[in-house]
Amino acid sequence: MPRTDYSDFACSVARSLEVMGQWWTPLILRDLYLGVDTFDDLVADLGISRSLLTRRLGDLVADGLVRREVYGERDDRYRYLLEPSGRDLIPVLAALAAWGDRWQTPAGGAPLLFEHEGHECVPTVGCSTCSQPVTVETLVPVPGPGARAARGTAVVAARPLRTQSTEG
Amino acid sequence: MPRTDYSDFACSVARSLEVMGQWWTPLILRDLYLGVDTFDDLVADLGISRSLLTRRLGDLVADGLVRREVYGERDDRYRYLLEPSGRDLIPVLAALAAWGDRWQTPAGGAPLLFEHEGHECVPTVGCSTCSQPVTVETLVPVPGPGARAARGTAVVAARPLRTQSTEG
DNA sequence: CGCCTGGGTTCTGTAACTGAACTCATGTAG
DNA sequence: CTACATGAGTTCAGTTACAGAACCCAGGCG
Repeated sequence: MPRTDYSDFACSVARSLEVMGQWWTPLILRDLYLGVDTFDDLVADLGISRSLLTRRLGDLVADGLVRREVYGERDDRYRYLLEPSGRDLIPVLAALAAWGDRWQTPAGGAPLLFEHEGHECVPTVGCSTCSQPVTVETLVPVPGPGARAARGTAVVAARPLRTQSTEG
Repeated sequence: MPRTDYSDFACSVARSLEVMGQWWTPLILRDLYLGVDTFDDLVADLGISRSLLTRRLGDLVADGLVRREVYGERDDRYRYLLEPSGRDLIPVLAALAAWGDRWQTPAGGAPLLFEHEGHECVPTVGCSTCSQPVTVETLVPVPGPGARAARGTAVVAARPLRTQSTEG
């Protein structure tokens, strides 16, 4: 049986993972952002197997996160570029990297840091309305227009929302 | 051969994925946050196989993102609770859900929305210093103290950082 | 001619995941 | 006192997904 398809889940995390949650995919997107954008450079940087990279890049192009473009004079040399949806995912990956730096700190410290308009920047998840950082304690989930009893909300739909921050 | 171990990568995204990037793991953390915290409830909500859930929960406990706690009167009924590192990951998953709502919009709209201190909230990645949202264009990667030529930075380490926003 | 580069495809194993059945202890309804 | 339900798993068979190496092809270079 194939790995479970997330696309019918009533959960946006699941549908995001369906297109970027495969093994290697976030690292490929990270490398494209950093300018490692040709097939052989990706193989060399990541150590991913060529067969798998072929499929991952094909899926990313099919899902619209990435496009393939000819470069140079020959018409069989390609570069992979982030499309708007792929570019919009980079800050989320940066926030994930910041989480890794906090909780899975490597020997020697963070391998990569960020700057934003000249100053130091730790990518932090905040609120679109008030710009303050959000935490588990201050983030309250509410059912949206697409809420339904489906995989990913089978149990949640059957009872009022109580998060681990608000319950006993 | 086992799936590639990310833990030696010189990349914080990779080390984050090593503990939360397995298939199902982010959805398990999401459910724990939403209060779906017992073994059978997780099986019912997600449809994950029981054998795999056993391993995933064990890994999460071993990695310190989750702890297992007895509840009720019997001593063989357990509830899984988020530890600080697990709780700190929830905003990142919320930002990922927001990305999914933007780019992989489901029929009927978002299944789950968020509020923050009484107002509507779209979890957005911002800068820790100036609180402004960060985008690919304004986010500049710089080598950190732990930068080295290793898997995940083999190609990057050999040349100056040029991102897809600044090149061509 | 032989080798290098870039971008793949093909092949062979092994590990990961699915799904169903089973265990075991306790509690409860008939 | 038998039957069934609940909670938390374990065991097992079957199918994918992934790793790693080898190979292919076109063009350029020495």
